Amino acid sequence: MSWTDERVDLLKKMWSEGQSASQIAKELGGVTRNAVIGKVHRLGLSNRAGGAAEPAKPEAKAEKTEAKPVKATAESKAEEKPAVATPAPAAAAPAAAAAARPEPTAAPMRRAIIPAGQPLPPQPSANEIDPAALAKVGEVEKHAKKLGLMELTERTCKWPIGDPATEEFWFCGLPSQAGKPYCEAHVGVAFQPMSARRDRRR
DNA sequence: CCCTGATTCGC
DNA sequence: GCGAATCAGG
Repeated sequence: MSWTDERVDLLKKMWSEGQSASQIAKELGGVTRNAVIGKVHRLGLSNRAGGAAEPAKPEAKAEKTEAKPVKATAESKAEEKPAVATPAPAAAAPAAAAAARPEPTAAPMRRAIIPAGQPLPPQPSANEIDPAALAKVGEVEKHAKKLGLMELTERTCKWPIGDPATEEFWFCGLPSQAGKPYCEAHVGVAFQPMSARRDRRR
């Protein structure tokens, strides 16, 4: 694959939106995150300046790589051009409210998960799932990693917890394995075996 | 261990 | 210019 204008545009767009290099790489396809990062640097937009987030960051990094028992890299290389600038007033993405740390005081008691009109996520009615599984979820959610939307990956549980309309909203975030979208506990309530939902009298 | 971006350097 | 390998960190 080569860096066509379209691909570069998408790269720029996603990068400015705060997408990670790996996410961009997946989206583009045919390239690795390294390729993306490499390109990002060559384009001189390593600084995710979308508007004016980070004021100054003049690379105060000196060669920390010296006298290392590593290979034979540490070698002259002079400094690089501090010429970056002109990050264009690109879209200053609304940047989806990422992590909003709810105060630790939040509900001392285990609160049932009552979503407020969630379109996508599966939220089975509490009355038709295995009580044991529910209890397990309640337990697990106590130490949910409370990830923000941007922090979810293919290996994190994407079970939503709380009300999206408030600060008290996050995703479980515990490790999800085997390609499933949820952690073990949430898989338990998300996918019910037929036997469990059979014969539940109203 | 999972992930992140940063840098180097042979191609 | 490209990107794998590597580095450095969370």
